[in-house]
Amino acid sequence: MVSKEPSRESGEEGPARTLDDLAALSGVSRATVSRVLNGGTVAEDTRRRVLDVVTRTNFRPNAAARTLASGRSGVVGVVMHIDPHLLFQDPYFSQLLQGITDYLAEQGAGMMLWLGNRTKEETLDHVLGMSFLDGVVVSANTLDDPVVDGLLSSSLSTVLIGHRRADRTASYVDIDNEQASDAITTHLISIGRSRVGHITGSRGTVAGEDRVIGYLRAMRRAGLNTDGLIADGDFNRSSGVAAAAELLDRGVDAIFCANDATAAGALEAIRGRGLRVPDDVALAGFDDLEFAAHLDPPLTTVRQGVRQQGAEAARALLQLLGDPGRSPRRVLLPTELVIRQSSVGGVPRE
Amino acid sequence: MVSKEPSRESGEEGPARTLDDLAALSGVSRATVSRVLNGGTVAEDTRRRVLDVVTRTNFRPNAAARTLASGRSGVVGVVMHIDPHLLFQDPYFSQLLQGITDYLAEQGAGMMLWLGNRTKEETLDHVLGMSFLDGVVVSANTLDDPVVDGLLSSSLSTVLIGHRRADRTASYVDIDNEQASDAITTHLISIGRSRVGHITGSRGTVAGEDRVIGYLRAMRRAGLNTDGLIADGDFNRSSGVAAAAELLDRGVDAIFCANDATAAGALEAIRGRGLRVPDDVALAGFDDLEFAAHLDPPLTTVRQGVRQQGAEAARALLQLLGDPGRSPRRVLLPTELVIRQSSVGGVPRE
DNA sequence: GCATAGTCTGAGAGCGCTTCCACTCGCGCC
DNA sequence: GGCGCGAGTGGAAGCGCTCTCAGACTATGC
Repeated sequence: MVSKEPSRESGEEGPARTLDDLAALSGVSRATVSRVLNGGTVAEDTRRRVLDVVTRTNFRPNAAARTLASGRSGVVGVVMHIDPHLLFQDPYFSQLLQGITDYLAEQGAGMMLWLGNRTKEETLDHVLGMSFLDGVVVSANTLDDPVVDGLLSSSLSTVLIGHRRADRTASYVDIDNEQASDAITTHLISIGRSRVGHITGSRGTVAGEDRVIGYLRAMRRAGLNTDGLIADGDFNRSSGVAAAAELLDRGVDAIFCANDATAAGALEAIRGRGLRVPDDVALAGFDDLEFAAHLDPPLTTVRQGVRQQGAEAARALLQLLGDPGRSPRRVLLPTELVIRQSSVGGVPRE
Repeated sequence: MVSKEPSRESGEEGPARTLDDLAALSGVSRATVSRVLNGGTVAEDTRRRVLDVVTRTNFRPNAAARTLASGRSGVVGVVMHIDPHLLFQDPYFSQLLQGITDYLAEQGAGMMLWLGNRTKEETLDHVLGMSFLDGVVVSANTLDDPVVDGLLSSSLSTVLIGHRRADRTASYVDIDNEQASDAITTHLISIGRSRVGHITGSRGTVAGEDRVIGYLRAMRRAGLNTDGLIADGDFNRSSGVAAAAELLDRGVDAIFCANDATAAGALEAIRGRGLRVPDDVALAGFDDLEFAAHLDPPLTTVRQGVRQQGAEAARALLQLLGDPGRSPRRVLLPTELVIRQSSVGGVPRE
């Protein structure tokens, strides 16, 4: 917004800072220039003449003026209301962010970012204060996150990530954590394990709770007892070590961990007792992060396309904005059970 | 920018979407309302009356209009023109981003983000297309990054991170890589090592090259030969394994690695040959990432406050914007030599 | 009592763009 | 030959705010 020097690249002529400049330079009215820039109907030679001036002068329309006049900015907000420690520890969020930014950049949309877990008031204030935003993508890891509620009840078009809702008017992109957890638990049962333990993710998080539910559903359906077979973790490796120790004391023959990091910790604990994976204890994780395939033995897990989730969320938001009806977008992305030697030792199926 | 419903919290009365609404509601002129909102001189009771209406109606000024009229948006751009793989692999960038976002949020500034290494044209187009940006913080890892050049020669106020420049008009925040590398190399020499090898970072990156220079300077000053003692790495652990093998073949008694990840790889290689650290080979890294202290033995390294670098860059930009003279900000942040057992085995000094 | 200074306020001119409306053509039609 | 029509264009009214300017009014000094 500050002029240091006129501009350097491209053979220029006049300043051409406004549509009026362009209009004067190309001998048409401002309205016509605007039409050329926005794809209105303009005679072909007029269009060419104007575009020529546009490129020669290296013209860039004023985004604020455009936004003010049109009511659209082409900028969306991305809010990750998440413990900063998790934010960068867990590749999940990085990949999510990457998926979102890539898609938005590809579509020529801008994005503003809010990271971290400030208070609800602060965050909402900042986001809603940027009144020009066309919409917003939100990722929050806890159930009943107040920022999610705040945004949903604001006038801003909102798409949730990983935060599926009963609320019929909310748009979201998510995976079916319950179903996937059910599937991987069922897999462990199908290979003959009956004392399948579960190390949970952080309690109170959407993914954490849903995975517990899926696990319980599978166990119940198989008629297996789950008493004492659930140990709380927090999605971190170290919690996997501790929780696994607990479960091993109770004599499990398989452990399903809420994510891969926890599983890595559990693996360490199992090894520490001189037990073998999968012979003594079968092991499974969730996420299929890069390292999962390189553990020894390679980890059975659930693959979810995190990057894709980000991209889908961005896409859903853009669709929502383009749809005058604003009918909610609700996307449930598929997951894939990846069976490796940590559950079926002899039979590498990767 | 879309109205789904009027608004829900706070006891409202009229819509109050514009300053004129507020003016009508509080019986003053629009100019006065603007003064109240922007801290002009207003009689105390008038101010209170207006503010009362503002809060009652939950008014939010239109950012686009404000930007158009004032020429300032309160939004800065953050461009990380970096290989996406590095971007999230290396905690450096995550922490940098965190430092920037925290500071900006604290100051009430908004930020737009561009990640990844698209082409120069694409990136510049996107960034400069957001013509309302007040300024931009750029982090690029390669020397002569064209995006850096493009932004510097644009009319946008720009602060560089980790990309110190001869260019006397550029603002930047950086650490003194040369000095720090010199210091840690000198440390290795001071504990009696004379065949000190160096595993470089990615060649062509600013940090990589500067660290080589610092290493060479220290060796030269000590009158030590460096022939064959430099092996190229790429900042990744695996390159550390390979490069260390090479150096060990040439009989080094110490290795200074361009970062901690590489050092972890080197440690693995040294161990693989049955050699001891630091008795046979002393080892040093750079960055002091969390894991460095937990290696066995704990790693001697250089601590740099990455988060702080991000915050300082954001702060420098905001200062730059507030300074009518626009005199460049040039900040060189201190580093700290952290000596642990990988170099001085018997004498833990941590 | 009047000039002077100081405090507070309102009118109004933009900021640079989009978009509605009306107008001018050239064309084919009855 | 007059009419309707669609394509192309220009005029002009905003979008909601900031900020200069001048005016109104009060307080002060001589």
